[in-house]
Amino acid sequence: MNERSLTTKELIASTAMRLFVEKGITETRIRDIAAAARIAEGTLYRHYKSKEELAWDLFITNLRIFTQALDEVQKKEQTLRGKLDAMIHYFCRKFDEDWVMFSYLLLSQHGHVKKIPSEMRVPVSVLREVIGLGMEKGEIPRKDTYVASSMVIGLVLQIAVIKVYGRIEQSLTSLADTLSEAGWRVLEG
Amino acid sequence: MNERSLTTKELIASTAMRLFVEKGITETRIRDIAAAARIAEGTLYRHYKSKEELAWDLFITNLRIFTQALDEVQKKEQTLRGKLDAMIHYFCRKFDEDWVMFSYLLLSQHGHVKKIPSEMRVPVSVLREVIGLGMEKGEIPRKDTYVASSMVIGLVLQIAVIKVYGRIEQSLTSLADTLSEAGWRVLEG
Amino acid sequence: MNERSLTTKELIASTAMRLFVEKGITETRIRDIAAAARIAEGTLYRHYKSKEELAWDLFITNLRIFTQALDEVQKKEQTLRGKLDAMIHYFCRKFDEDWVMFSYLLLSQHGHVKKIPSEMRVPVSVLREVIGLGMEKGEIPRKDTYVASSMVIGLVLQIAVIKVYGRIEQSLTSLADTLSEAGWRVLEG
Amino acid sequence: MNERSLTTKELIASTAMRLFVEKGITETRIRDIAAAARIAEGTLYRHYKSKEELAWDLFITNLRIFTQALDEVQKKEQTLRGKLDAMIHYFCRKFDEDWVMFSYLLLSQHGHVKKIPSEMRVPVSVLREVIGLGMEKGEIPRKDTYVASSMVIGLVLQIAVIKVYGRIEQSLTSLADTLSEAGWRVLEG
DNA sequence: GATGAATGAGCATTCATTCAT
DNA sequence: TATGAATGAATGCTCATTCAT
Repeated sequence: MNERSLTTKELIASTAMRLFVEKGITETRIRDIAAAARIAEGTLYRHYKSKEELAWDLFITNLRIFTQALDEVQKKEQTLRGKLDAMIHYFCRKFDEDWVMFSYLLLSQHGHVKKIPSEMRVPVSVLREVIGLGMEKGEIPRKDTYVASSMVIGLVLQIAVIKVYGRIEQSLTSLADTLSEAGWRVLEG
Repeated sequence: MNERSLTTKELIASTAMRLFVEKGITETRIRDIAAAARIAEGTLYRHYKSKEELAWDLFITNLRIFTQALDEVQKKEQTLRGKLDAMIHYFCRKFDEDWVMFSYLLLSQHGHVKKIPSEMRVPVSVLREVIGLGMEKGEIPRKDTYVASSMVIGLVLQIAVIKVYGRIEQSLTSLADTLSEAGWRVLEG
Repeated sequence: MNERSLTTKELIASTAMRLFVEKGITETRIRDIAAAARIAEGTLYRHYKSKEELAWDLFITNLRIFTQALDEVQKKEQTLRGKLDAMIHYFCRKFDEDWVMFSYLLLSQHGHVKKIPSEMRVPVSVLREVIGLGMEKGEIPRKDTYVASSMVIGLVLQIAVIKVYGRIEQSLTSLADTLSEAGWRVLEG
Repeated sequence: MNERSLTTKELIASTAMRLFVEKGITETRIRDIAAAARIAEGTLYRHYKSKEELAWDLFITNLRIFTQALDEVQKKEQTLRGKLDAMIHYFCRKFDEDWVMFSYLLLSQHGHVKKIPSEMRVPVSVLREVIGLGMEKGEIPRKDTYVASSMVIGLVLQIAVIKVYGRIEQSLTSLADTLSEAGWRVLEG
């Protein structure tokens, strides 16, 4: 029973996320999701209170999971360079596995950021801490950590964006070294 | 009469753009725009065929203007380093003057990119060409120009994004040197 | 099993009636009834064909029982005055015992009256007959029995209504003599 | 413009009231009202915020007007008997002119009474005051004014109810003397 | 050109009812 | 019998667009 319910909820989640990425949240109809998931419209409301809650849940849950994973990946390394490299490789690998999810986080952030609890850790938080630590240890020169981490993140995300838009053929994984190297050069400067 | 009409159209354009950025295109009502611009709802349709056309026109016109300006800025410089620096400074200055417009280009791109004529020059095109030229001249090592230009663009845009979200206090202009330096280091690597 | 079933059906009946009175029939959800009765939604359909049938059954059953009781009470008295007094006292005592049920009859009548079989005896019928008999016997002057019985009924019911709305503190029983006296004066005139 | 708008709003009001009485508020669809009034569904929302607000506005506005009228009618008479008689005759005449409106007040009261501001004057208030004054002047014996006024009101309303249900042929006006006489006998007792 | 009331297709959501377990 | 997840028709409401003034 629990398993069946879980499956239905997961089916709704993955179907909705795909459509949200394809057409945008507002442009995706509940009817579309139900039809694509082959469930009745009412069934969706047994698992999510509203379309808005569905979109938010999809956003915040995946953001939380990714943040947590990134943090664990980072902890296994000792140096800033190692941590940066591990995080970028992790992101690239995960992105190649499920770019729909990352696209969703990217495209829906504008509508959701204001609702993120200010105390919640997000990927930027992790990178900022790591960079801050590296600066303290003298691994890289001191700078504004917010600016530095944003530049690195922008570097990586833009590649993800053009991948989503189908502008490049390569997998992100195959570009991970390039991205890591570029990120490092930005921080090193 | 022509002047008056032009003024009304511009009023609609700037009002709509502001609201589109604040609340998203789909979430902005014609009624909201009309109220904010202090015109009647029907008046909007004298100047734009539909809401969609308004959004598209706002996007493509500003994209074209910015691309053109960027190209002119770039042409005045001889070296890649000079061109890059000039373009980033130009972007930063313009962004500080009118971040609403750049925010609009950023947030609405997802819904518009597919409709951009493939032959149309966009900012990435300009940067790619410049980078490609620099590689030919041996100013920087050869790489995939798409990837290289995207990394530089991501670097800069992410800073613009966090500025829009109010996460940093500094003007982009005050960060232009930092961004230019970081961009150069990425290309140089 | 029969006993168990009966109990469940009664539980549904009393729970539904209470909610119908509190929120109105249309505004009461099957889910509300099921939750309040701590049964599953589907269980209700083992005992009642539909929500409409439930509401109707609650109405007609209680109306029948009350009519029957009223008739028996009336038969024990000889004079009109005695019959009137007995019926009003009986109503007041029963109302104080279970005002939810009488409220239900009152509030749901508008939606149900048209479906009452025309040959079915209802409280008005009983009172009309009694009054008609009294007129024949010369206990009161002759008048339109429908009008006369309605005035007496309105007199009593309106007090019940303000009691339900919490506008008076007294029990109906404590007002029974007043009501009976007033009713009699109306008929006598 | 104002006149036209007023007309449309009045059209909606009268159409909605008729349907609310015929089928009940919840059972009446916005679509039904729009079709019956020969307007578009959206037009209704230009004049009323929601179906609920429409139902409430219909209730409270008419209740206020009737209360006010009743009060003015009462003021023209000197004695309790005169006031009672004038109010009952006024009600009967108005009821015969527009029984739909009074039916609406009657049937929708259960859903609206809780929202009536406690300080607002309603018909009962007027009658209570009049009766209280009569008691002070010694025109009738002292009693609980709430109970007394409710009995008189019940007397009259129940006749209105059976008229609405089509159980009597006579106009209320033709019964006004009977009702007035009955009411007086109730108070006199 | 400008206005804003009217339009009605379209949408999110509800909820009585069903049915496999 | 009892359960409660699934169903999908039905409904209140929205909002881009039209058009008479």
